[in-house]
Amino acid sequence: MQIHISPHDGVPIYQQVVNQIKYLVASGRLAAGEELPAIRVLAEQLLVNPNTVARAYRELETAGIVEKRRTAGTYVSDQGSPLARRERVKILTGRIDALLAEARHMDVALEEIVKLVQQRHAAMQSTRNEE
Amino acid sequence: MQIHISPHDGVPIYQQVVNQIKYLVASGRLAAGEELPAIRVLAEQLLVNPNTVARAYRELETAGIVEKRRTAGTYVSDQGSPLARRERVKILTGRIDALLAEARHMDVALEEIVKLVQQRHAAMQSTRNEE
DNA sequence: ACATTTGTATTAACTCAATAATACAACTGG
DNA sequence: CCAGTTGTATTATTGAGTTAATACAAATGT
Repeated sequence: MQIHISPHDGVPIYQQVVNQIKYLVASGRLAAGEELPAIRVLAEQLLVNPNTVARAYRELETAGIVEKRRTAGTYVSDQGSPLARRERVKILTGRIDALLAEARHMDVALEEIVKLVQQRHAAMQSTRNEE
Repeated sequence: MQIHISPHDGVPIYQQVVNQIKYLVASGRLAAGEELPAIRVLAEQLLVNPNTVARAYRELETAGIVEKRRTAGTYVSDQGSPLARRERVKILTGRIDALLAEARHMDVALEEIVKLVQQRHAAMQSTRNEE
């Protein structure tokens, strides 16, 4: 599994792992039911402590992305499951709340936010370069 | 000026000050041109070190909310100015980009994001309790 | 003029999240 | 059955960010 980390990128290593695995799953490069590398294996590959990978896997499990089978390994869970989806929406809702609170502080109207969302989405569609 | 802080609320004191002053300005309770309390005065009122307030004021200046006149005090800047507004929109645009990137990772459609934004905004309108 | 008030700068202490070191517990599967 | 592999738990270290202590610089305004 191709995962690359930047140890001093400001964003925590465990978070980088979470993000990349989320992406691999969302893009279908990691299919439902597929087994992830063992914690120690990925830790050795990334040159980090197993605990760091363990934390990433724990968060992924909480988010409903993977399932851990105690001593049998970690597997990509069924993404279409309502639980997984509900969890995703919950996370996004939190982000949106923060965004709206900030917009209100800045005295920017809801309509404008909606407009910006659509505008930015369109921009991302065309320039498929950076992540 | 009514500012209240919760020293152990997780969110840094200087950030709390920034947020509250932003809110006071956005809501018009601090008018453009009005003078803010001197750094030391507010620091004493809040029982914190002057540096903490100084940092808050510095961030507010960077955000275009206030202007500092070296030895003459700190004043609310003209919020209606296109520059200040452009800056605000720029910040929000960054937030939105991050949100959309995350939504894409999570395989949640744009339409749903727009729906959530409106939904959450409505929710915030009704329950006027928490910030 | 110059005492006072303004914001600024530097350094140190503290706090907390992230990571590592190490040891543990439990199931698999030959 | 038991050696090897899985995830787990506990504690220590590190490092970045926040706050404080203290001293500085500059302009006001009477």
